[in-house]
Amino acid sequence: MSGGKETLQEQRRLKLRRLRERGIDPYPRSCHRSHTAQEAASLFEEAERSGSLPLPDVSLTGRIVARRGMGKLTFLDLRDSSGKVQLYLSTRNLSPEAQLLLQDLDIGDHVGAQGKMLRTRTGEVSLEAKDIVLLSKALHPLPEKWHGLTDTEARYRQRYLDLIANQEVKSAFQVRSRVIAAIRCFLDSRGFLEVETPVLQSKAGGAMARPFITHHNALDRDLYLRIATELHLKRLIIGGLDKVYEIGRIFRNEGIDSRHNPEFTTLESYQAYADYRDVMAMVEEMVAAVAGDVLGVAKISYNGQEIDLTPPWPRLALREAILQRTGIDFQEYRDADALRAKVASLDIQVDKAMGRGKLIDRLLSEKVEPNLIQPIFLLDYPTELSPLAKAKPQDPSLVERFEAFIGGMEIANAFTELNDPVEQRERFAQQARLRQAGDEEADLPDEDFLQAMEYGMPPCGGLGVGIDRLAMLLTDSPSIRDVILFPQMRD
RNA sequence: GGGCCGGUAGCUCAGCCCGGCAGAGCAGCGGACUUUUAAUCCGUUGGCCCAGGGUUCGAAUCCCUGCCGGCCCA
Repeated sequence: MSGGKETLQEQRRLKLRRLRERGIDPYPRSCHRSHTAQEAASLFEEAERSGSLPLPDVSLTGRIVARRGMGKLTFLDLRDSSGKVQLYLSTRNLSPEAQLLLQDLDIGDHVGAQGKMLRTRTGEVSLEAKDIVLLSKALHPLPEKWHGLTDTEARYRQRYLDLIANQEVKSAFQVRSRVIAAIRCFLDSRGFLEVETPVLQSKAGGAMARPFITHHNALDRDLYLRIATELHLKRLIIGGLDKVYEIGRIFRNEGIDSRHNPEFTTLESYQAYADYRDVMAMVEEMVAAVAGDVLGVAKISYNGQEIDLTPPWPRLALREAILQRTGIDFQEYRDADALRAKVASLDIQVDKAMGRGKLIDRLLSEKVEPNLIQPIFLLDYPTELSPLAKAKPQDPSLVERFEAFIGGMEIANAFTELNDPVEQRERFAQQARLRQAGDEEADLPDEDFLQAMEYGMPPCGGLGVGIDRLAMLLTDSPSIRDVILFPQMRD
């Protein structure tokens, strides 16, 4: 036996060698499983009720997560993706080879066991194993059984350990997966077509953000990772795909914090012959339907607050929302300088590169957004902030755009799409002027997209939804890292 | 970018204020135990105290710089 002076890893490598010397393959090619842990347990309980015991043998597989020795008995907790089942091993039932193997089994190893289900004296449904085989030897110990893995850095960098040690982590990612499935189901049932558009683009447009740059060797030119899917999806609307959507990763070259990861997932959808009011109705229905599908309820708890997602959600003009919270009516400040002074008087940091749109955006994100806990739509945004949205007929300084807020977060952004190619060209020119004035996030003109629009784009309602934030809401997660399996970390 | 907090055994954490042999629980190793389940009992191994510099007779502990992480602010 090993003397215990080696490191834990050395001890396990010694066991590995011993096993090999006895002709046991610690990583065998195949194994047999007849049931999951949960299936075996329910089968047994049903047979107990109906008096049809004993049942035939079952074969279970899983990872050893706990071990309790009791003289000639050994209890192992075996976990598979369905749950946990106890293995009851008695020297009485085991071959000498299996007894020898048992001595070299560690917490973390994968094993297969075969035998009859029974209930122990203390009432635990267990597998009384006649045979046990090693399926995979673990060379590192698992995190501690009681406290689990709490070190946040290790949890993100070694997510597999987080998933093994902290069972609730898995359920958050299951919710995330079901949220996406429920969105697909909702949109598919409404006749939307799911599509995929390029991630690598020669120009990163469609949003106000800085892109990542990469290089294509064969073409010898720089390419950009997309910052939005918008411009390609609208090309498809022009092409006659009347209802399209894409759920996909986008990339923005910005800071990392509890609400931002440089790569994240959005849903964008476009519907011909719809406007932003149609989209608004769809969003509230979709979010409520997704919550219903995934959680079974329309009322959720986020960050200690009860939130009711039941439609309809209130609609409030952005102008009114900002007026209520700050006393500033931005429509009374027609030039940026006057508004800048007013905004600065609220202890909000401003700089000279900020145009009127950016200043209004600051008011929104600083003073309004954090207070929007219950679902609400804010409507009618400054044109300057929305170069791809159609202007309001009565007031060209505003566009038909809304954002949906829940739990103090922006969840969705949508507008009646601008489909006038002449005006679109002018809007890009306006963005170029903002960029020249120092706004590095101003949208970039896209000549190819303009040409597409010149072929005639139908009236259209477009939508963007932050999937990660929706997942945060529905899992009551305070950080985006809790709903992204491998969040970006420094090297 | 700024402020605050953290980094000590495989894991969870003490020790740091007030400098003086590196600690506990779990895991591991050896032993006892034929129905345990955070099993129990006896014994026991295990450390780049994040890194580098400084102060000091002496630094995990005090000072400086850096790295990594978290929270808050911008």
